[in-house]
Amino acid sequence: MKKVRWLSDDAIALIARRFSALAEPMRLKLVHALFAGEKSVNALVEETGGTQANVSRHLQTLTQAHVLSRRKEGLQVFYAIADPTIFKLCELVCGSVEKQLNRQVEAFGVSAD
Amino acid sequence: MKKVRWLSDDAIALIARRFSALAEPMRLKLVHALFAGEKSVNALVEETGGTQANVSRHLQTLTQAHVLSRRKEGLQVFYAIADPTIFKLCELVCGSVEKQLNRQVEAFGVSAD
DNA sequence: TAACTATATCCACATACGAACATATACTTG
DNA sequence: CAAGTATATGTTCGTATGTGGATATAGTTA
Repeated sequence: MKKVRWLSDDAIALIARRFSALAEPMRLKLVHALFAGEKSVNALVEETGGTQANVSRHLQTLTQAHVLSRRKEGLQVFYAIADPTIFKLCELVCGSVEKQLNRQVEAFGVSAD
Repeated sequence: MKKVRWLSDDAIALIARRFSALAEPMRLKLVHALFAGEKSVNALVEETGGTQANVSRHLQTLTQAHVLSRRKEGLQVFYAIADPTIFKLCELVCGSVEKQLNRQVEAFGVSAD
C-alpha cells in the first residue's frame, strides 16, 4: 500500500526542472559519458564532439540542476555525477524505451492480415 | 558489475524525448492526477485547472510519448498511466529533489559564521 | 610581466514550445 | 436531421532555449 503524497505547484515545478535537465540530447550524452567517472571539460568536448561553448553551458545547466558536481584543479575543471539516482533514472527510461521499440517491431511484423 | 551499454545518437534522442515528456509542470500534474487511476479529459481539466485545449494537447503529447494510454468510450476519452516505470521515475526524482532541498535548508541554517 | 591553456560568458540568431482563443470533429439524443 | 456535449485541432503570439563564434576570465609557465 503506497501513499501518494500531495504535491504543491512549486514542488511540481522543481520536479519538472529536474526532468528537463535530462531532456536534451547533448546533456544526456554528457551524463552518459560521465557514467564512467569524473572527466574534464576538454575530455567531454572531445568525446561528445560538441563545441567548447556548448559543452560548458550544458555542464553548467546540469550542475545547477544538482545532477553533476564541479571540481576545479588548476586550469582544468572536472565534472562528475553528483546524484546517484541518475543511474537508476537512465536505466529505467532506457529500458522502457527499449521495450516500447520491441513492441513496435513486433506489431509491425504481424500487422499484415 | 554493471555493463554500460553503448548508446547511438538516435537512442539518446529517444531517451531525451521521453524525459521531456515529463519536463513540463502541467504534464506532471496530469500524470500525478492519473496516479489514482484512469480519468476522463473533463475530470483532468477540472482537477488541474487548465484550459480544455491545453489539457488535451498535453495529453496527446504524453500519449505519443507512450506515457499514457487512451481509451474512448462514447463521447468521453479516458487516459491512464500506460508505462508503470513512470511511478518509479517520479518517486526517484521526487525523493532526490526532496533530499537536495533538505541539504540546502541545513546549509542555510549553519551558513553564518 | 607576457605568452599560453582551459574554461566560462556574451551575443545574435534560429527554433521549439506552451498558452489561449476560436473552431472543427465525433458521438449522443430528441 | 438538429441540437448538445466531449474532445481535438488550427492559429497566433510570446517566451524559452540550443547553437556557434568571439571574447573574457582564471590559472600556469617561461
